[in-house]
Amino acid sequence: MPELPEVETIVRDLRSDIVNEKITDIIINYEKSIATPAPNQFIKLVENQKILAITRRAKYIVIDLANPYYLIMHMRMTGKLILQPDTTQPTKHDHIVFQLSNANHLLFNDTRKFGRFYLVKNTASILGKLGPEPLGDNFYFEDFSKKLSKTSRQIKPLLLDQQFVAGLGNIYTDEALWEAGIHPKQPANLLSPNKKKVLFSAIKQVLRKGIDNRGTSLGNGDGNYTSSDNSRGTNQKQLTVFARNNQPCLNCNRPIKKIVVAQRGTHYCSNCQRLRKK
DNA sequence: CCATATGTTACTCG
DNA sequence: ACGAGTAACATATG
Repeated sequence: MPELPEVETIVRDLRSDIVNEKITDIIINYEKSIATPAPNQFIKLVENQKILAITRRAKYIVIDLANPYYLIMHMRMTGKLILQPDTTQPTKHDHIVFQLSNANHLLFNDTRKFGRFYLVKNTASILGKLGPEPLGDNFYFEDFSKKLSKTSRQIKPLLLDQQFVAGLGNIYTDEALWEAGIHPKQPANLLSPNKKKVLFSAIKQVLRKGIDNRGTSLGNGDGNYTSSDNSRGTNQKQLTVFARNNQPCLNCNRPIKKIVVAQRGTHYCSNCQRLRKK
């Protein structure tokens, strides 16, 4: 569920509340949420550690502990990190509870149980293969353009590939492709130089907008995104194609179509986003 | 019962 | 090796 803007929102919000606090106790209700190491080792190594920093890489949250370890987590589809007073009762899908020294709980809540924690000394063991941060200093058009030219893969699954660019998910990929006027099944190597340039900018634009709007919160169910204070973002109100099937394209007024590409629901305008063949 | 869901990975086939 | 397609993980909702 959370893509780059949602994870960024959570990290920014949590930073002021958890940095310099100590993790005084850990409760594990669902052991599979801990990918590594074994749960008893995990508890031993995290307990009584001070939190030095919290940062984001792609869709991962990285918490630097005072010992040599990093607590890395990925929320996958429905994972949430919720900070609340430790007097609040944990609820159904709260799988991990971190008691903090400031009388708060940091709860890992995950309806579908896909989210994972990794406690490692070397962050590269988890983050090493990720592509560039699209809002970072190392996202260069020259590299992006070259990599696009080297593959015939469909552009949508390519943008979803975290080794190509890190942080895009289903929502922001559809949004970026509409913004750039590119068909989701467009073979990457057949993109014109101009389209590559427009796409490069569109990726950054839709992600920045998502962050400015504190993320996209779809639907009302339990698994939908909220930030760490349980509040919703507002980006869903400004989506151009995602979840807008049959509604008019904001550019040409024709109905937005929904198809399946690489097993993912894909929203686009068949008039504004044409396939280009060489 | 069936399809779908903001993510990722392993596997198959051509 | 590459790329497309499929299933799997686990739960909820329409």
